[in-house]
Amino acid sequence: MTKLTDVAKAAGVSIATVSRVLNNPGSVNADTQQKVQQAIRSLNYKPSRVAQRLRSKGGNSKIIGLVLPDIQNPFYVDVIRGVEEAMYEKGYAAIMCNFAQNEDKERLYLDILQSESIDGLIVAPVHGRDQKVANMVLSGLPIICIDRGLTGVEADVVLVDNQQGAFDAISHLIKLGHQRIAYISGLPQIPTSKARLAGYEAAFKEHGLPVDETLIKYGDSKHESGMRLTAELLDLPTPPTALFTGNNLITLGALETIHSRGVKIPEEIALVGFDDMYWSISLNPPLTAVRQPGFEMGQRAAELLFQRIKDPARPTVKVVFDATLQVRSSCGAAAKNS
Amino acid sequence: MTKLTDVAKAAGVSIATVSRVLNNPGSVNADTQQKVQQAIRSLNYKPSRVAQRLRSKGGNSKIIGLVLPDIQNPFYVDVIRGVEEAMYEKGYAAIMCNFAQNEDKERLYLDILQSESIDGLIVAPVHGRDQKVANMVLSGLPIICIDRGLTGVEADVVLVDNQQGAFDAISHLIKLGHQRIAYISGLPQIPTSKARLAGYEAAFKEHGLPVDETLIKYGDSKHESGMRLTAELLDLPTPPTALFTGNNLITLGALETIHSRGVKIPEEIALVGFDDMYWSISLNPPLTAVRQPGFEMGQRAAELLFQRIKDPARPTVKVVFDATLQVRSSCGAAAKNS
DNA sequence: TTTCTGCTTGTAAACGTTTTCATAAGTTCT
DNA sequence: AGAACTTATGAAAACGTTTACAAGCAGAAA
Repeated sequence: MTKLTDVAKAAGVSIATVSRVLNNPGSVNADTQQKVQQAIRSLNYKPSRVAQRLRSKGGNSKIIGLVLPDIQNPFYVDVIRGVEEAMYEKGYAAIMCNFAQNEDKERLYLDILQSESIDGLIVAPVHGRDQKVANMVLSGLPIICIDRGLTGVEADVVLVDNQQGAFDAISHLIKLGHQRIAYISGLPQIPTSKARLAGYEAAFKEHGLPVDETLIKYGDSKHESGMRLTAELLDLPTPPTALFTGNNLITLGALETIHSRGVKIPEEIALVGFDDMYWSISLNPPLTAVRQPGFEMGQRAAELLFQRIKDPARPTVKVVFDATLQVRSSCGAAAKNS
Repeated sequence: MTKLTDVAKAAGVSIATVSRVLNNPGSVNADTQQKVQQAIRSLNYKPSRVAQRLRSKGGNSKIIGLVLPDIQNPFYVDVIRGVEEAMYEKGYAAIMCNFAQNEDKERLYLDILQSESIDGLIVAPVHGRDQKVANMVLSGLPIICIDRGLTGVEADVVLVDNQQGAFDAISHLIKLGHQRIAYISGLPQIPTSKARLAGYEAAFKEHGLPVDETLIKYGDSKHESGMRLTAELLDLPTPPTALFTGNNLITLGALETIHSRGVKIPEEIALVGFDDMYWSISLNPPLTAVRQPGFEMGQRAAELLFQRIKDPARPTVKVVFDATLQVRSSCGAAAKNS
């Protein structure tokens, strides 16, 4: 790798001058600048980000961390794409860490990121009282929480109105005449799970209906638990007439179990999922789902992070996107839009 | 951040000794070691990976690059998970770069990775003659190609027998009586697209049937092109009776177009896709697809990379996984397995 | 006692940058 | 012509590690 001294030698100047041409071009004579630029080009010099990062702590090493719970969940893939697009435009790189809903793994990755001296972090904390993340916020590292907030510490956060999304979904089912509506939750300690449960309960209350606790199941936010818990629900003496699934992967697991038993959707059981996917329409049947704008959320998180890196003192903000119900045929009310 | 000097001061030794405790514990006296370990723990010292990387070039900075064409494609998500699991076990971190089939973006990311002094790289090159990647291989950086090989340069590669997979898929359709079988290819310059086309043609040849060029369409490996090209095929005076889609996203696009026109699968058109997804069974109808073991491929690539980092002189290997046809009902021969 | 050997430990250089400080060479002003 | 600025550049320190080398000190061999 060519380095600063090589360029300096080729241009007949000192390394300080070369560095200045790179970082503060105004401060160097036009002729010298020419020579240096020339040398840089002809040697194809690229500064070492590692050395840059070691030397100048804070905010200009152009690398950030992105720590997410489950890369297999298409929602987070959208988030990644959103973040990544914004990063790319600014020449930033992201160290991507998928902690698979595992707190130990999250901690390890956060340690690594810290010791990589990242400029900032976008993270969906493993749960609301994530001490490690809270400490990092307190230590002054620019951090944006996405999808899940943090209790007890001031931090920027980008999320969706989960309660309202669930409320809309359940209300829709109730209006279609359903009363026995089951809910398969993701990991109960995750803030989104709680908010969605709250929306579920609020919808029942709003319509003067009682909540049947036996119809609420708690899983681990993954495909397998969707399969297993759906089976448990179908095995009840009086199975539910409708099912609300707490995320993407649970929905797909539920579909698999329902199909394997030959149960008809929506005739025998209606289905509404949290998290829409661009191919939800190609499922059997086309899935009614609550849509979170993952891509936009990712972009927004990245922008907020850039802001905070530039101005660490800016007051924290909370960006709440709407969750919108996409009605398709899996809950009976076939609609013709996508 | 606490640093080596802090620990050294606390333990009453020099920084060199602390460093030795960390990297070469055998070489230091047991008592001293105790003291140092103690100090490290009580100060919660974590070495700066940046400084480590700057100082000791090559092979022990525990960070690698992972450069993939399209994170929206679930196959690559499986690859990521496989790589990531293997990395995690060894305390490595990965800088994830999604170049979205865009050569400029790939180049930018490769530049960044180089200037981050990564230990190694796992990459699915944008095409077979990717000069940038080839140069990096030549420069001695440990590199494993995944999913796509590199022509003209010796490099480790992990992929699937794409030709055989396509051959099996088409043979299956031919045996079911289809003759007008369309193929929607991904980007034609990608090696996998070529291999799959070769398998398609080989199957026709094997069965003594002619290839109808008008039934072969080339897209960009994304959802939208699947939609558009399927529409073109359905608009033909004599539409195909079967469709073979060149990847995941094309398949989903094809499904969307087919459903939007109310065309029946498999009665009016049979469908076989390249790339299986764990939720293929929940599609409408359950999708017959060629399965690539993405997770295993990712794991294997990571292992090969570790090997190469340890022993840069090891001869290059080519690992070829089987592509297996998962028969479900989208091509007519309903089968009861998953 | 002297010399040698082996074991521990410390000193200092190096990795490739950025940045402070000093300096040299012009300018401008009196 | 000398003082006071301004502008352009270089020398050197610093970032936090690893590691080559030197050195101290014990015990063993002579």
